Amino acid sequence: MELVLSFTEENYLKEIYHLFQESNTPVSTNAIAEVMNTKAASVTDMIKKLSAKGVVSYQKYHGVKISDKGQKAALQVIRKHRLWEAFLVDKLKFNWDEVHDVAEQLEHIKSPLLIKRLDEFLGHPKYDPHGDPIPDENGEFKAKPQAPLSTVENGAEGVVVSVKDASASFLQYVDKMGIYIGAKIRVIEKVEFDGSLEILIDNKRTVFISKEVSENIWITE
Amino acid sequence: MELVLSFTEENYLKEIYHLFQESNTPVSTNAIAEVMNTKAASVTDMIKKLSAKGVVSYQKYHGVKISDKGQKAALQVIRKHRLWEAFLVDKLKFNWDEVHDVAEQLEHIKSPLLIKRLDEFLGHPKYDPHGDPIPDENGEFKAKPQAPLSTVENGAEGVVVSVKDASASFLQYVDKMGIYIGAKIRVIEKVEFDGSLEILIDNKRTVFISKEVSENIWITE
DNA sequence: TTTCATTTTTAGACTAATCTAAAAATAGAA
DNA sequence: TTCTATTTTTAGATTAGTCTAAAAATGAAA
Repeated sequence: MELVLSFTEENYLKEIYHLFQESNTPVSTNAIAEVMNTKAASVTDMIKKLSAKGVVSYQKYHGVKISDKGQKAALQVIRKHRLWEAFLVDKLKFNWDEVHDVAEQLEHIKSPLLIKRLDEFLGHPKYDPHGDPIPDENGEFKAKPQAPLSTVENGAEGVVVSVKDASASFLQYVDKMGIYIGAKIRVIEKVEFDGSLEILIDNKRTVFISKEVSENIWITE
Repeated sequence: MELVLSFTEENYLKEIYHLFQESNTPVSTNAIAEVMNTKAASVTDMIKKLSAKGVVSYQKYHGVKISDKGQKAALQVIRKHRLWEAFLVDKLKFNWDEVHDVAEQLEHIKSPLLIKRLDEFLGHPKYDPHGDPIPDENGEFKAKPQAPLSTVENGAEGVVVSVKDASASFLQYVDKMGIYIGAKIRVIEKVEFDGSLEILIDNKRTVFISKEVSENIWITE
């Protein structure tokens, strides 16, 4: 019996995977509802379907855990998403703030040959345009050791490795500040009161960023 | 009010466009049901929806005609389908018999920027791998003057311009015969009884093909 | 350990796309 | 012009995914 997931099921599974990665504890119905932009009642229904397909395990009232089978499936969707993002930026000259919505559609195209050839065509890229690792055909990947700017100490220095918010508004703001994957950053001052930061970019420009922004920019440790 | 079509509506509209092109008379419910691999009752329901959106005009019991608005929409779907086919063959090294099913999925991706950039990336191709013309952003295209092998006369000669069946089994057979877009063909003999043909390919090889095959191979006039 | 705000699930309904079976309309033959 | 085979439409169900409102379970505070 081969696993076949609908477009919608794939989207749920992908988000459950991400949420489970973050906490490593069962994911709550409400948490899923929020990221999926839907209602808790809808999530409960979908969880039952995913559970029946064996991609998550589910205890009523106690949240869901993703199964090994589910992880494998989720990682293949994530692989496709990130490969398409790489294609859009490297080959079609998209800006990194333009790729997410299109990749959300492209990731559901079903064709193993397509993904194999796309990967070859791109030269087996290891990271997507936001710095996130691209899982291989077996779901394996390695992320660069990294930490959010919000957690590093005064005077700390590093290179931007990835950005964790894929929204156009965030990425355009990041662009305007002169921040990009590979930029060198030094934390000049961390304001205790609100967690905002003063940072030096590429030894050239000093800017202030909010705590929220600093949580979404990750640098080498 | 902007026209938004579902995945399914786009597929119906595309097929109605093709059927209407062939005959230039109203398209019957059964004809649509056959190409869509569905039942007449389902077609009736869908026709009502398409009619409400103004992409077809519909007279109960007398078939549908596609409207100007519908033609434009259908041609954009066809443009996307053929651009993706060109991409798969030219860039990802697909064989021409491997592209159809994948292009059927890719043609529904919604992103004007993606299609613009893909077109540029491919160098604004005018024809897809099967020899069919690719409509431009305004839906305009020009097919090469052509006729099916089944209608040309004994002794006639021409170059293969397009093939009209996109199935893998047909295209693999065509490959094996040594026929391809651009091949030079001379009709040696046409059998009156069953319409089968003896043809000479590239002045090298003589083969026999059935009437059905000859209807799907089109050459210059 | 009882209470109660919060979370989760259930129940019932809606839309899109599909189906089967039955009814209605059409068109061609007698 | 009437009959009848064929086509088309309608009626009523089904499935996937969603919703609202109400019921049930949880767990933290008193």
